[in-house]
Amino acid sequence: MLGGMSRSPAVRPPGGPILQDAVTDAIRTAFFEELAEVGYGRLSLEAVARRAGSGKAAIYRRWPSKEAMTIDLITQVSIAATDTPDTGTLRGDVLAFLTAVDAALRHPLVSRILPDLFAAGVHHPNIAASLGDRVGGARREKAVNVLRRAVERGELAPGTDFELGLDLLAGPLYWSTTIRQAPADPARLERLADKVVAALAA
Amino acid sequence: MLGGMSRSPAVRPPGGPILQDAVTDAIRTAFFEELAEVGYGRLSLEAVARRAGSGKAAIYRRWPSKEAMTIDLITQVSIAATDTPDTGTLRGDVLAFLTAVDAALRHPLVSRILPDLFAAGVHHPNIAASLGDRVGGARREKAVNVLRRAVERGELAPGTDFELGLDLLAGPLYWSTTIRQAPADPARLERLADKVVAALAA
DNA sequence: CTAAGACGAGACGCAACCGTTCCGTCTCGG
DNA sequence: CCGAGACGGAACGGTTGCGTCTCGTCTTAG
Repeated sequence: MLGGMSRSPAVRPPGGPILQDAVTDAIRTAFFEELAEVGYGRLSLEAVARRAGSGKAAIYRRWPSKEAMTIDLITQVSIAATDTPDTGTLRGDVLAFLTAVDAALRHPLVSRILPDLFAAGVHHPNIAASLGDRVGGARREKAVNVLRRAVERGELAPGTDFELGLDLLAGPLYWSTTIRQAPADPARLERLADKVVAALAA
Repeated sequence: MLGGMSRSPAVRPPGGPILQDAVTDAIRTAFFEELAEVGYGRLSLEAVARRAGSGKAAIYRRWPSKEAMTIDLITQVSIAATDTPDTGTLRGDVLAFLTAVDAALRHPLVSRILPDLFAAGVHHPNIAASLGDRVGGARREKAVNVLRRAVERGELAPGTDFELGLDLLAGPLYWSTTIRQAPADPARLERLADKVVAALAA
């Protein structure tokens, strides 16, 4: 009844990252669930431990602070990002990108957590940096590839402003889905793709 | 040294809204400054009172809870929203709208507070509703007018999807300014206006 | 002049959470 | 088989915020 189930005292390299471990998994899951429920500002490590069915010490043994824990965990999770394939046309690529982003934003935990992380970034520069590098960076690279391929195909002018293009790719969907809380159906994504392509070409 | 400076025991109609009052002003200012510093989740009425140089009772005499206070104050503030004039062309109207939104987002307090309020809306439906009705509603009406006028001029097709148009008007600028933390200069707003017009027309 | 009432200040008891430190249990590597 | 070490659980003292309440002060309406 007491004690854990799979304790491997030296599973991970000392000082190195924690990757696989039943306790760590439970803590990570509890962390994100708790984050979705109360937000970053009100997140307490006590509640995370309670939800994970662990002791607080198990958390402090892994991370020195709430902020470090947050940065580490969102980094781990956001590494997973599917690549957007080359569909042969700008519109196809745009639609694929929008569909992938939409799928990510549809995840109930993601849609609740993202606004909170952005807000936390305002008050905690390290979180903002981690979000920009890891989460944004991955998505950003896919989007840049979409634009770069279009330039190579001749669908976009060589001097195209990528930064502005990225805002047009990400902004409307994030706004409607997460801020306006209006999920986008496939038909809407199609129409949005049409309009984004027109904007990119302008 | 003790006591207040302008106490009007019955300045306001009993049970009615509080509008003008030196103490109320100080509390409101302190509330937004505190909100910008620590975010909604960590906002404490104790800190607000401290910053306002008032007692906690002065706050509780006005609002029953933190949430009610937040809703009341953001409603008051967001009522102020400049109208976007009819410039005669869709592009002119779009640019005027984007410029107005950009000016609002440039305000140091607004840019720090908005992400937090959106995040708070995830966990507090009443705040989300208030944000949607009051803040969004005002801006939204201006934007709808821009699109409506364009349809009347014949610049946009009669069946234009206003909802999608609003996402294109608001999304990219909010994304770049508030999430990406990249302020937009006038030239960028011009180019964004070109692209938004192209998207709307598509 | 007086009485009413809002004011700043701050103490109250209560609850939550912090980060640390024990405890006794359990599971491994050697 | 035994020692090292992670585990859940619980308690620690300290801090912070809650919402209420009571002071003595100051202003204003009547």
